[in-house]
Amino acid sequence: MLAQAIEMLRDRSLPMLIEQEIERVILGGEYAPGDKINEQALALRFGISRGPIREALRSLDRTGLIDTIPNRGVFVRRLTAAQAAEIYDVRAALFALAGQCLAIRASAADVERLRSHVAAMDEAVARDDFETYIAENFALHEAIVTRAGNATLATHYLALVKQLRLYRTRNLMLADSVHASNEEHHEMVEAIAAHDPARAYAAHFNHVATAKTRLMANHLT
Amino acid sequence: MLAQAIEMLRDRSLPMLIEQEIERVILGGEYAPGDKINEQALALRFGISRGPIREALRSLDRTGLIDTIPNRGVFVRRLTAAQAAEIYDVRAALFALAGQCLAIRASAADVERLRSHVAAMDEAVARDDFETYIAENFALHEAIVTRAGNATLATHYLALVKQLRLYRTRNLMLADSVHASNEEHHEMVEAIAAHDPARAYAAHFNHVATAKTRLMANHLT
DNA sequence: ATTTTGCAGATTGTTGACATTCTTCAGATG
DNA sequence: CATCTGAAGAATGTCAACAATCTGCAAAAT
Repeated sequence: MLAQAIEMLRDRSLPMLIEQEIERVILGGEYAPGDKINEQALALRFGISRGPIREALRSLDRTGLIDTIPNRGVFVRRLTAAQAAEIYDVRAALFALAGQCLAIRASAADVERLRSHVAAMDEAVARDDFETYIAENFALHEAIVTRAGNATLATHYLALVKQLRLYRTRNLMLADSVHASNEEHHEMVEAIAAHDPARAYAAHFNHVATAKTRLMANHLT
Repeated sequence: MLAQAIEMLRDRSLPMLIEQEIERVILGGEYAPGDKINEQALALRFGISRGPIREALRSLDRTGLIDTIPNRGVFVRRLTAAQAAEIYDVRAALFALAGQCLAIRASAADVERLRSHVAAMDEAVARDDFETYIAENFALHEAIVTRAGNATLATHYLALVKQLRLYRTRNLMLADSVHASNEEHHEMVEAIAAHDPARAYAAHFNHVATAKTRLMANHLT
């Protein structure tokens, strides 16, 4: 218990904590894409000096959440529809790989956990409980990518998902598309449960490709 | 011409230049994987203070070239064979996607350029000119990934290749494997020239998968 | 009226100093 | 002899001040 707390502090320096906090602020919508981020304002807000703030911003820059323009400052990254589409294509390739890997190595406990997430989403859809759906949806995707047994894959996938949150997510979850989306989840998880890599690959790829289509169609309206 | 020079300085701040330089030092082999990187030593070497150094290191940390341990310092990342294998798997998926995309949209000029790189490698193989081969090899891969029309894909792919350079590349290019490797290049480029996405996908995936096999086999000896 | 110039305030870039933590090693202790 | 203690030195973490650059606006010029 104490060892855990010590371990927490061991790999969580101030700049890392600040980075996490700034990320939360950005993805939470407090800053809008294109907004300027003021170093001094952040330093004042967190009660620290600008040094750690700047270090956190360099890291966020590499993550793709902000754009840095020398002598001008940092700005919340603004994604065009074309860029979002690009990210979806890469994400589809990585997610398909994750599904394929997991289909090979998934344990019974893994399958059970995935099924529980899908079941929770089924219930959430029936109750029109969007908040729960979104949380379980992310949990399912994260579980698949994390349990696939490739840390590099997980890192890059989650980075892409983070970037996509910069693309206006308003009205992203429509009632009917949510139902269709969870049908795809069923197919993904059953392909993994069947230990069928090719089927899992196709199901996972299709899921992201369909999500991209839905988002792009929504964008044009 | 002047505008170009100004533009160069506009998006190349000191920390960015320092980051590039530290990266060069790491990948150049001056520091070995696992080595500690001293901030003050770098500051002294470049004649600047530790602030910009630290910002550059936070960026390199996200790139995956160094490991940061709070209150202990930064170390050149040490890749295990398993980690290198993981990276190869992700790289294969991304490279296959790049080949697929390029097969669809490649111009005649693109195809000509790719063929010239392959031809240069054929000549280099005949002359046992490894240095030229390595340079042309990287140029071909970069051209494919860059011309695929997906900047996100290119960024992530190149990041993976950079990380792989941390995995001892000594004896990586064996005379016979180089010849076989360029045979695969022929198939990749011809698939792109034929505008056959499925064939290009397979050829590109196979190329990286084979490279992984070669490296892993070499590792066990 | 539009554009240009120049100044004042604000913001970013960089530095050197100080605080904290870690490493090392000599000496004490069992 | 092995282990523990702790102090000295070095390295990292943080800060506040200064320098350089940019932004915004008002005044002047065309």
